[in-house]
Amino acid sequence: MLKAKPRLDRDARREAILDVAQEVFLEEGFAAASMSTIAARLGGSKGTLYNYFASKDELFKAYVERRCLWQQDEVFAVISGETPEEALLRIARSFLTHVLSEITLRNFAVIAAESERTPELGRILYETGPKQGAERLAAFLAGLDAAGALELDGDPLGASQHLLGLLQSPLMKARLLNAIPPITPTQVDSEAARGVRTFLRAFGRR
Amino acid sequence: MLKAKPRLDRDARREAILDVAQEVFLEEGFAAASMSTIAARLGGSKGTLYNYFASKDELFKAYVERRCLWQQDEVFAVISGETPEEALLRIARSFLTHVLSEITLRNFAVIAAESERTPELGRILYETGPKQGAERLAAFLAGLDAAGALELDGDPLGASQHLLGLLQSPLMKARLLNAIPPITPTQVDSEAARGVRTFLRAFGRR
DNA sequence: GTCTATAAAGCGATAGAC
DNA sequence: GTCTATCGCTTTATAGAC
Repeated sequence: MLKAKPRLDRDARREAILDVAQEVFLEEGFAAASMSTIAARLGGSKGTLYNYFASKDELFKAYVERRCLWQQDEVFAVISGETPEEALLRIARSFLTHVLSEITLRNFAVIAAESERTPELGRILYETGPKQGAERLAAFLAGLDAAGALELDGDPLGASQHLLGLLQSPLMKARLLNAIPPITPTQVDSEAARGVRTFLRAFGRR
Repeated sequence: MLKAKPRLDRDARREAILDVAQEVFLEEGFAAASMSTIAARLGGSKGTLYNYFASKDELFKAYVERRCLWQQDEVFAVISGETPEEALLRIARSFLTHVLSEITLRNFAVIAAESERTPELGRILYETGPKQGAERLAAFLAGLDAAGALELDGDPLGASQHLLGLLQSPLMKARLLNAIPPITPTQVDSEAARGVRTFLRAFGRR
């Protein structure tokens, strides 16, 4: 018997640790979260934690990377036969639902706060999140432009960024500062419609 | 001699403490900042600190309130005889310069992170910052609408929120996450022009 | 590989001399 | 009012039993 418990599932254990770490980081932020809290909620001990991650920093990095992988394909799911306005409305609602969800907002705030100390974390989140989202939306808008439904004047990325700005404008900051209660689906619908309407006034074919 | 050193300048000392506290809070965030660090950089002692502010929380609140007072009248300075587009461009540049400055961004990130624990802080910042700004801009836009320069369809606040969203869209998140270098005046001009152009396409008189 | 126990350092806050 | 010294507590990180 060389190894009594060889390793039932080291990867699963690692995932479980990241699940708990995500909870605690989102609840308390990076600085306030303690390895003791994470270990206690895990049911394990701090020794175990340090076995999987060399330090609190390494644990935090691993958590950010995993979240970025997750949210990559949440917004742009499938695009079937719809009118341009219907498609824009559906994407707008899906985007707002995701971006104003409590977990996404909290994640953003925590990483923004920590990105001063560790810019790498912020870069990872920005490039796999907002940046990629704007580029994918730009590609979709370019298609509508080519089909004659929009007038983008040759700058689909600019129009994409402006649509995203219109959608987030009043609610994003308010929610990031916890100045208003969580967003309801009704509010999402209303803001999506409002944003798309202004977008079409600016970029729709006259 | 009832009071030997009656009080040379208690208020000035309080201001000096808040100056140092602002530095440390912006550099390290709320949780990581320590009263010892603040006292040391002040040149005084922790005892002095606790003489002026009952707790770390009270010190933080006082700092937030002071910052909110400061930035109230920075953006909407004076509005003289300009064309509507010139006025919008000037306000847009002034707004972007303020909102994308390193100190404003860092302040926003720190308070957003802390507002989960203490929503009152976030509420104070939101209501005296973005909310008031949108309302003042709405009042200005309503004037342009009444003068026949814009077509706001009876919702000046909605148009104001959308203009602010257009201006901040691509750069705000990137800077909050420290994913791009500090904004240059050239970038501010370019984004302001881009945002105002889209805004006028949507709300300008046809 | 996982646990208990503990070391070493730092925290917010207080007490008391001056 | 301001300082020095220190209390009580919590933190990260490690050592050693199993």
